[in-house]
This record gives sequence, structure tokens and C-alpha cells, in this order.
Amino acid sequence: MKPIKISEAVVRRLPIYLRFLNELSLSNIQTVSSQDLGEKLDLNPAQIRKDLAYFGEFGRKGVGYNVDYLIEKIRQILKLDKTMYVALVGTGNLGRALCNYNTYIKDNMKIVAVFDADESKKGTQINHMTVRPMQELSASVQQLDISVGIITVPAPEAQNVADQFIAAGIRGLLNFAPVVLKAVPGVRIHNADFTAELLSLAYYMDHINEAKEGDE
Amino acid sequence: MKPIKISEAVVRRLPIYLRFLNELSLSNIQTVSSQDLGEKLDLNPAQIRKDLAYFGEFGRKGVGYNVDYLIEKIRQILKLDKTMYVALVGTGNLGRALCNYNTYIKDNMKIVAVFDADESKKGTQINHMTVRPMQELSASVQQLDISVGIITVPAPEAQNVADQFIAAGIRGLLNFAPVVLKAVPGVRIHNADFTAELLSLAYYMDHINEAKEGDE
DNA sequence: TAGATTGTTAATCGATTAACAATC
DNA sequence: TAGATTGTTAATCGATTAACAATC
Repeated sequence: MKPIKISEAVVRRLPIYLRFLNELSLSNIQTVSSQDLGEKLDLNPAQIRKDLAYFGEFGRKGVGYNVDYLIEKIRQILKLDKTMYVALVGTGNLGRALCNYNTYIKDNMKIVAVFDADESKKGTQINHMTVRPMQELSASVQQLDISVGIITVPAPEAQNVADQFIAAGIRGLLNFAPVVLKAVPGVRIHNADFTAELLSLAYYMDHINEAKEGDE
Repeated sequence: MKPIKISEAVVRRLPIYLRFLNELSLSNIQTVSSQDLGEKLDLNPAQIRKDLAYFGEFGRKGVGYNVDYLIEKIRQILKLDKTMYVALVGTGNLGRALCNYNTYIKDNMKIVAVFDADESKKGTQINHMTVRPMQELSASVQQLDISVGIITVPAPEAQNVADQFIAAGIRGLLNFAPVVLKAVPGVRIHNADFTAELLSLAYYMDHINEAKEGDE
């Protein structure tokens, strides 16, 4: 309907809003203003209003936003009103950690299949799921209606895994491996690149030339 | 010396450059052009040249950049020419996964102390480190010259842990908990928020109204 | 010399913020 | 009615890209 292009920056903030609204809802808070949200989320209130206004008129002037209504709306926007099925490849420490997060990701994204290239892992249980061999990837993606893949394999294997996901018809990938995957049309790739996040943190360490209070 | 403010976007790309340059170096490739880099990293070559030019003239016209020299320079810029010590709090699956990444983070960032609020975890070994109780956090940060803290505790505890880190004099925090931490001057906070990354991925799933090839 | 590629300026594009009329 | 807060326009700010002279 609306042909307006929504910027990535806007979409990236929606889950942040959603998360905090969920907290408010649990505390039985029914109304929230862009002012309140801005303070808690360290964002400009005007930006929050503008972000939301791209998708509709969700607030009431002089009043604010109804928390539960806004939750519902943001979930619709993100297409999390129906469950989205996810597959994960790579059952190292990180992969297992993410599988157990399933509890947390109650936001209608559900890891339903886990894979590992290592044959010896086959049949192992992780959070009530049986680890499958890579040969089953394509069939599982189709059968289980999986649209998103999570990649938690070592860097050198990541592109290969991505290629297999893409061949299987995946729609989106969340890549934890520290490599830049080749982009392909029709497949959205997000990176969860904490090594880069950590290294860039170093840059800011001494630029703050603040008072050293200790010479002990 | 140079009073030019470097944007966050630029700093965030530096580790990406560094990572790929390290790969090139391992393959004994000695020279690289912004063109090459742009193709492999899916970035505009002009942007790469501009990013690097903020910090000096590292390339040679008509030739390109010397890989090892550029690595050295980027490491200097990020202040990774000397080892930076890191503490981690929260020894769940994710925390343990990150500790074992130490091998990978050979980029002069080193996790040297691990903490957990759960007293029963005290004394456990993770990647040759002994898990310490939270009471020791402040002393350890001082004694071990720790400047960066990693937070891998459940969301409700994250702010408390951040406060303790800040009180101990930490300079930077990498937060994996899905909450927005209160900003304080002099402490840089980066978020490694993969739940947000995953949820925002959902948004893009059906906007691509591509041909559905299957009606089986 | 001819070809390649940088460093940098100018042009474009996009995102954030301020301001305010509309209205609850 | 007075106070509060949205939705939205306009102004500002910042980041990306194109273009090209300089030069290896």
C-alpha cells in the first residue's frame, strides 16, 4: 500500500522499542509517551515518534501510546505475529548458547532445527533438539518451513554454510562468523559481529583524556 | 594533533578492514587496492579510501596499499598495538563461548578474568581461568589493568553488573544482555544485541515479493 | 609514456532533530 | 479551558558517493 521506503536504521530500532514495551506491559503500565521511551532508551523522542509514524498513527495526542496496542502493532510490522522458524548450523559453545536462548526469544522466532558438519555430533541433544547432519539441511528447511538461518560455525566454513542455506531457499541469515558473506538478491543477511564490536571499543579507550585519579 | 572528529561509522569499519587484511597477509598477498577491498567487503572503494585518509596517507597512488603496513597502522589507530585486558561477567553458555574465543581474539584483546554472581560457580575453570566471585571484581580490575568489561548475564542483572564495572573504573563495556544500559560519561558502551538483530531480520522476510516457485 | 590508483573536494543522499499546529 | 503530547514539516546535521587532479 504505502510505497515509502523505510530505512534500516528505523527497522533496527523497532525491536528495541518492542523489548522495552514488553517490560512495561509486564509491569502493568498501560500508557507511555515518546518522552518516557526516549529517556529509557537513550533516544530522541522526536525520532521515536517519527519512526512509529512511518507505519501508522499509533498514539493519541495529549496522551501518548497505549503500551499493549503498540506492542501488537510493532509485532505486526516486524511480522512476528506468526511464528517464524529458524535453523542453526554449528553446535559449538556459541551455537549451544543460542539454542538455549530459545526461552528468551519468545517473540515468535523459534529455533526448530540444529545442524553440525561434524558427524560425531549427530544425534546429540541440545535443548530438546536432535543435532542433524548437514545433508538433511535442505530437506529440513523445506519441511519445517524454515525461513531464517543462524550461522555459528568457524569463519572459514561460514560462506559454505551460507551457500547451502541459500540453495535450500532460506530468506534471511544471521551470521556470527567474523567474515563478510557474499550478498545475494532475495536473501537478507544480518551480522552479529561481536569481535568487530569489541575491537572498535578499543579505539575509544584513551581518546577520553580524562583525569587519572589514582597514582597509587 | 588532528582535531577532526572521526565518526562512529568509520571506526566501526576499521576492524572489518583489519580482519580481511589479516587474511590477505596470511596468504602472502602484499598489496591491495581500495577496489579489491570494496569488492570483498561489499563497500564502496571511495568510502574505504576516505576512511583510511582520516588517519594518514597509507597508500601509494597507482599502486594501492601495502597489506602489512596497513595492518600495522589500523592496529595503532585502534590502540591494539599493546594488549588490552578484558574481564567477563556471567559464565552461562554465552560467557563460556566467549572465553573460548580468546584463541580467535589474538588481536591483542585478552580476557584475563571471569566472574559470576553464583557462588557455586566459584573456582570452576574456564579456558584456564578460575571463575571469581563478584566481590573480587573491583580489586581485579585494578590489579590486572583491565579496561574493558564484557557483560553476559541475564537482562535483569545487566545494569547492576554495569554499575559495578563502572564503580571499579572500567573504560569500556561490551553488553550482550538485551537491555539499554544507562550511559555515563567516560565509559564507552557497545551492544552486541543479536536478539534485536534477529527480530529486525524478520521485517525483511516478506517485503521481497519475489516469485514463489513452489505450489506443491 | 600510459595505466592505475590514491587522496580529497564537491555533490548527493539520508538520517536526526527542532519546532509547532493539531488535538486529546 | 489549560496542559500534554502526538504527527509532521522544515532545518540541520552527517555520511556516502562521484569525480578528478595528483602521482606512482
